[in-house]
Amino acid sequence: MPEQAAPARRVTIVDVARHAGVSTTAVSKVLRHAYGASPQMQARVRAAIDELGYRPSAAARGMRGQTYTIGVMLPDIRNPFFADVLDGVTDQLGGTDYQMMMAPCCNDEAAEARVTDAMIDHSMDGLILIAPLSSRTHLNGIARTVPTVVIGRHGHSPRYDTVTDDDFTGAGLVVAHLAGLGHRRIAHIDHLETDPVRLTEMPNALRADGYRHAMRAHGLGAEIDVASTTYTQEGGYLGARLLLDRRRRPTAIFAGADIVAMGVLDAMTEAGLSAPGDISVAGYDNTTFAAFGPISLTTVDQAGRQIGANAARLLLDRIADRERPAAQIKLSPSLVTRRTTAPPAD
Amino acid sequence: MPEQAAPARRVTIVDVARHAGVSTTAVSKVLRHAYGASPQMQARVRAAIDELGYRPSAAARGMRGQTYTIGVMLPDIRNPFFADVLDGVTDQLGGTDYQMMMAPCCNDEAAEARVTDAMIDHSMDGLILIAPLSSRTHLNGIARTVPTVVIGRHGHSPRYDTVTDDDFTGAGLVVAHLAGLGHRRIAHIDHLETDPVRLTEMPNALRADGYRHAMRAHGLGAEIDVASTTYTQEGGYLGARLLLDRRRRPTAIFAGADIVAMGVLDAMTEAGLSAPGDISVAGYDNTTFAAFGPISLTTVDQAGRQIGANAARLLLDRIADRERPAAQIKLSPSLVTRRTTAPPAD
DNA sequence: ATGAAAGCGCTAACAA
DNA sequence: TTGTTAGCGCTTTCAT
Repeated sequence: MPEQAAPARRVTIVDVARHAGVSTTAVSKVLRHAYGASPQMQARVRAAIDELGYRPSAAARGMRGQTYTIGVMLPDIRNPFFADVLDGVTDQLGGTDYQMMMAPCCNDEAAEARVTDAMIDHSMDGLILIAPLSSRTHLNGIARTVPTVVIGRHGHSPRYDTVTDDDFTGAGLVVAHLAGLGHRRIAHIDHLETDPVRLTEMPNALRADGYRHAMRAHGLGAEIDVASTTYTQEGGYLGARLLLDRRRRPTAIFAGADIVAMGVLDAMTEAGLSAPGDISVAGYDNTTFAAFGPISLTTVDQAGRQIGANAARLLLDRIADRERPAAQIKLSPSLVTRRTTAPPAD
Repeated sequence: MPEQAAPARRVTIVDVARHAGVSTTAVSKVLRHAYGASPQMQARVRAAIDELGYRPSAAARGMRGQTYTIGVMLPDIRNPFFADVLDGVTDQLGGTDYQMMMAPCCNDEAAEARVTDAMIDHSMDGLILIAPLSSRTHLNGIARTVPTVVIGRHGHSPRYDTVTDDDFTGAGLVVAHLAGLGHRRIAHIDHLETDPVRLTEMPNALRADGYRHAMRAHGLGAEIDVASTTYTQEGGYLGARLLLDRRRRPTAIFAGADIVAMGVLDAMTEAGLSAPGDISVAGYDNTTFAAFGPISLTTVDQAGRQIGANAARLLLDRIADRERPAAQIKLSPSLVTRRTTAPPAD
């Protein structure tokens, strides 16, 4: 008797077929809920599957048909907003045969391509890409290969569906709120963007545009002040440092994302300042920590969970019908007023 | 001419072989860095691969050999500690041919099994499981099927490697710190655990044990007070509500995880209390937000990044040699003192 | 060092 | 409705 039991051979569709006394085709049909299996057949096959504890190999299925797996690419696992999106995807996938796999990413086109390539190489049935950086051409190439839904990126493509928040309007809500409180020197921290296409499509660019547009609309065009860093806590910290060093300090800072606002509050604490006493601070995303008592951040709710659920629904639709025309879903943001914003002191 | 270009057939190993004028076996050898390909052969094959833009299908590879993919199961994507662990895994995988895929999980054995099953079904080469709930038997079963490294779970198995933090000692550091400041009524919020095996293996249980042991060691056995909820922000909030309602309120609260401490601070803010003025608060994990200025949480650093890097290294070792004896790596935690702890007011 | 051929577990096309 | 058969794209013997 061997010291260590050999890793028992995996149960295959052949084992199930033999055990049930039917063909492998029959088993396959039952697995795929496909047409052409009588109720009796289905019952026998299901019984055999249960008795043997059979699970189909996704690798083998991927070579001919579907893997019943979708891939989700996240730009930054530290940004809690994406957890909300994932919850929405999970909700929508519940009750289907689909599994989800994720890969964290980067701020880098090459790394992004590595992630999407890996998902395609694994024969995933569909991809959800959250705020991808890649060129339109590259995204179209991905979408030609595999059903794809892009979250957060404006600009239509006939190849892939999109789900976005109306970032332009959302930024306007923040400016209107701050201007309404009496602020004039309202600064913005955004995620540095130079690519001309991304300047028209990425959420960060649209928020910055919305900020500028709203500032002008409120007669504050001369006060426009943008610090460009990144949508990370570190970026917020660095951006705030820049803004705090201005000869005329802003009285309010609109951070392009809640995680950025965290960095702003960090820098302010370090400088002995507080919000809203010294400077009002607003974020974007309404992540869980924005509601967190000691922070209580004014922010824009963009309903991450709904975004994720919509994306998953569109993806399943597209997997079912690849020729369906591309859809664009744009959700409306709303302002959530909390304790980090107040009228200016001076 | 077709309106919509057909999704171009994927380049296969046969195309590469034909283009290079060699056999598919030769191409396969080059792909796998296997023995038996002359330098000239390697050069020709690589050139063909580049010219054709070939990438092997992980699905097809999985049917015979390896997929060069490892799966990481996360218990909770909202807990930022796990981002540190993932960074460590990513570090270690850089420069290898291995890709990482993740799946978020749950607080539920059935869902956990679904995730590990999916990873096995995808023929992943190895699994990293972070603080899994499953029974020893089940974990051993997984490890018999695929190389596995378990993070955070104490208790040895001959089948899988483990990487843990010395949670028992870490909890003791917190109690010693608080007792040293003069606190006597030091309460703890833990993650409710009833399973007898998990009570000896899970990080949360060991932290609670370490807390109790240290309390007794400091002559505070009579003051032991544990609120059992979950390791989430919500759990911290609920736990704090329980503790704040005690007839004799604690003067210090040791939350079993930083994310729990967030909930505690939330509840305190709601009750008009602050830390450390009214109650001292400590966490565990030293996540990025613990260093965050407005919070500045005293906590225990368990070096998540190193945990992840060690786990990935052990996993690659085990993939290379499945018969190697199982290893256990235990890292030592250290206390990070910040502004949420101070001597008691009374 | 190189290549021919078998086969991994499934699904799809086809026949019965 | 059911079963037979031929691959999918790789890796792995096993010849040469």
